[in-house]
Amino acid sequence: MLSSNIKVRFAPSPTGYLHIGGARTALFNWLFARHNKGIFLLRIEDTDQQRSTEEATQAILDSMKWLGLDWDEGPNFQSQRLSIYKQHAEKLVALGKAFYDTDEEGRKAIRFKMQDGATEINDLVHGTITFDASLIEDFVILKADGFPTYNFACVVDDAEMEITHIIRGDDHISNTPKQIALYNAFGFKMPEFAHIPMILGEDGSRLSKRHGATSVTEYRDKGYLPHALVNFLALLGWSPGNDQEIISIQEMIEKFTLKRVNKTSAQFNNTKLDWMNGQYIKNTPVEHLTTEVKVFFEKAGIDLTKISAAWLSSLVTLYHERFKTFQDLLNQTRFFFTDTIEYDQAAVDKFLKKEGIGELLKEVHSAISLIENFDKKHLEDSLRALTTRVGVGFSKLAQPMRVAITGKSISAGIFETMELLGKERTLYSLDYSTKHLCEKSETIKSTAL
RNA sequence: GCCCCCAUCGUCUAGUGGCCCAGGAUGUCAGGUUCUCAGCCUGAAGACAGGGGUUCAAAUCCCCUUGGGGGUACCA
Repeated sequence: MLSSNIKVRFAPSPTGYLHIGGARTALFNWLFARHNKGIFLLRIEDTDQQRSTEEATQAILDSMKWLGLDWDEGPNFQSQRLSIYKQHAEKLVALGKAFYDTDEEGRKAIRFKMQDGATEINDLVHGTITFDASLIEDFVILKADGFPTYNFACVVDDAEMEITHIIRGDDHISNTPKQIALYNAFGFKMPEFAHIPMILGEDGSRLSKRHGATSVTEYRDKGYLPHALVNFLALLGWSPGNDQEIISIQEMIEKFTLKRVNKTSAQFNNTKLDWMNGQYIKNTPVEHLTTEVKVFFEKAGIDLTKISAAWLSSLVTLYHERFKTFQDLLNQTRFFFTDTIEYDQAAVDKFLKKEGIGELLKEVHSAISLIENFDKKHLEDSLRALTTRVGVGFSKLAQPMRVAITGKSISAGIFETMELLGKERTLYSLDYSTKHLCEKSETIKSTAL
């Protein structure tokens, strides 16, 4: 399978969940590896003893798996390679390229001696970037606790693990001259660098918790499809070169090149993600969706023990083009699963508290209680006939019925909804509404009498 | 402060000197379909940050300004 010697890595630090910026970096590395039939390595950079946690590591692995970003090597943990870094740091000291340094607090660390001069980065997406090395201070490579610093561990590992292309966020551009200096000090083979643009929050500032959902797991829990998220993320900073928006993973792999990665940071846009997720849902077969819905609903506490697979499948079919996420579907269909309907007050006021509505709903009740086969067709025949008989437009009947039965003024087709709800529940809701919600008409009627 | 990166519709982007009085998507608005909403279909509005150059010709090249982002840690 491996026909190239290309090797890349994704190296997150386990100080929090995998956020979408990190996921996008992982994705580009993965895509690059798959496109070139190279190796994708996962390395956990847990050198910050204070902030690294095992839960974070697990969350990162789970997120990667969920997204389908499988790795060929690793995960490697830097915390398990301490002696390697120590050896390398001491080697640099022996070479006179690093030195022991004690700060005011008495902590003894090893610092790297920066050489003056110009450092050039030949970046695959930015082109040549030049730094003045004299502006960079001698930096710590081995901390007093024996742990390496990021810039040092990164270089030692990338060299030892034979990483050929370093694809990472462009917030690392300013680290690169330090790392290049380290590569040169060791005489390591220089890898290629590709700094990809960052993903910003919807207000254009750096992504943080105040932007709402920023972690991959949150999107999973809100009922997004992993492929939709991947597709959306891929288009943030990369494009296939044509007008295509919906791209399969296979096609992404075929078309992915660093050449088509742009330099400008991108603002995350939930609205477009929602649209894209909706597209993926529409393109996913009902059977598959039903399986996912079942899992999602159960996790959300919906009791499906008395619900048949066929019924759930019908529900998904009815809502197939109407929901954007599983959470969205749950919000829209909750009334199917509860004994007491939550009535939207505005909808009740607008459609039920009007003169004659109570009477009308009673007519509906008696008309459909006669129906033997309680399905869409019979319901429609019966109710269309009713409106003709009473002499009102169908929409004048549909809205009050909708509110009475679903609690809201918005729903899927009313006949299909009634059919799925079943005769008993439909009649009950109608009855309940006429008795408790259509007060105004009742009041008017009683005063008239 | 200093260093570095970036700059096309609100947002994601196409565009690598003439094919662009700038194309697509999303969102918005209008119309159509319709039992509501969504969906779908049709249409509209909407951008080359500003200023200088270079060139017969610039969104595309150069410079300056402005704006945004990143770095400047014994965080990664």
